[in-house]
Amino acid sequence: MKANFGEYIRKLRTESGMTLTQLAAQLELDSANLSKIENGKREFDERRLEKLANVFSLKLDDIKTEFFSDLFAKKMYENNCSMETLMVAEKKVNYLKFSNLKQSEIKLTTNE
Amino acid sequence: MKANFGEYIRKLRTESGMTLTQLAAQLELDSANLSKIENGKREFDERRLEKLANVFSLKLDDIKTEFFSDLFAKKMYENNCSMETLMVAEKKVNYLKFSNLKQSEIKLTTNE
DNA sequence: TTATTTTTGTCATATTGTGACAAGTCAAAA
DNA sequence: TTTTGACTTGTCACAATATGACAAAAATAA
Repeated sequence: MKANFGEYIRKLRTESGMTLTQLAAQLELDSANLSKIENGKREFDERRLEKLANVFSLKLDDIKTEFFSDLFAKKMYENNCSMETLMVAEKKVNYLKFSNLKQSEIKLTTNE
Repeated sequence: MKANFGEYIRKLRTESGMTLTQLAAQLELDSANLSKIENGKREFDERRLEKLANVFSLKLDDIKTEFFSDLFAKKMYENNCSMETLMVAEKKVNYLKFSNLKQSEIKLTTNE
C-alpha cells in the first residue's frame, strides 16, 4: 500500500510506461511540478482528479477514495488524532447525509 | 450530535453562560469572527484548539477528535466520497505509524 | 426606549498554493 | 567521455484563500 497520493500516481505512471513529461502534459501541468507531487513535496490539486481518472481509465470514485484517504491519514498522523476520530467522522457523514435528505424532502414538499 | 465544529463551540459557550465577546477575548479573536465560526461561515483555526480546551477545561484529545471528525465529515460529504474512504484512511494511518516506528528504530540502531 | 449581544458586510493584509522557468543530478547509450 | 533523455530541486512572481479588524445593522433583553 502507498500512503502518499504521489506514490500512487508514480505507480500508475511507471506501470503504463509514461514519462513525467507525458503525464504532466495530459494533466496540464509542468513536469517539474508533477515530479514534486510524486515525491510528496507538493499536493495534487483536487480539481485534476477527473483528468487523472481519464488518463488511466480508472473510476473517479476509486481515485477519490485513494486521494481523500491519503489526505485524512496524513492529517490524522500529523496531529496525533485518536482512531476514534474516524469513527466519529463516519457518524457525522451519515448525519449530514440524513439531514440533507430531510432538507430536500422539505423542499420538495413545500415546493420551494 | 453536532456536525459543525462551530455549533459545538456555541454549545460549550452558551452552557457556560459566556457571551461571544467574552469567549472571543479568551481565544484572542474578534467576537464578530467567532460569531461567523459558530455559524459555520468561517473555519476555526486549528492552532487555537489548545486555547479552547483550556477555556473549557476539556482534554485536548477530545477537542481534536471533535475538530478533525468534523473536518473529515465535511470533506466526505462535499465530495461524495464512498464510506470505504474512511476504512482505507484507517489502514493508512496504521501504515504511517508503523513505518515511522521502523524509521525511529533504525535511527536509534544506527545512532544517527 | 436603551443597552447588550449577535450578525453581517467589507477590506486590507497575511498566508498559502500554483505555475513556470532555470539549473541541477543521474543513468544509459553512443 | 560526451550526449541525451528523464527526473529533481530551487526560486520567484502571481493567484487564491484565509484572517483580523472595524463599522454598522439586526436581534434580544432589560
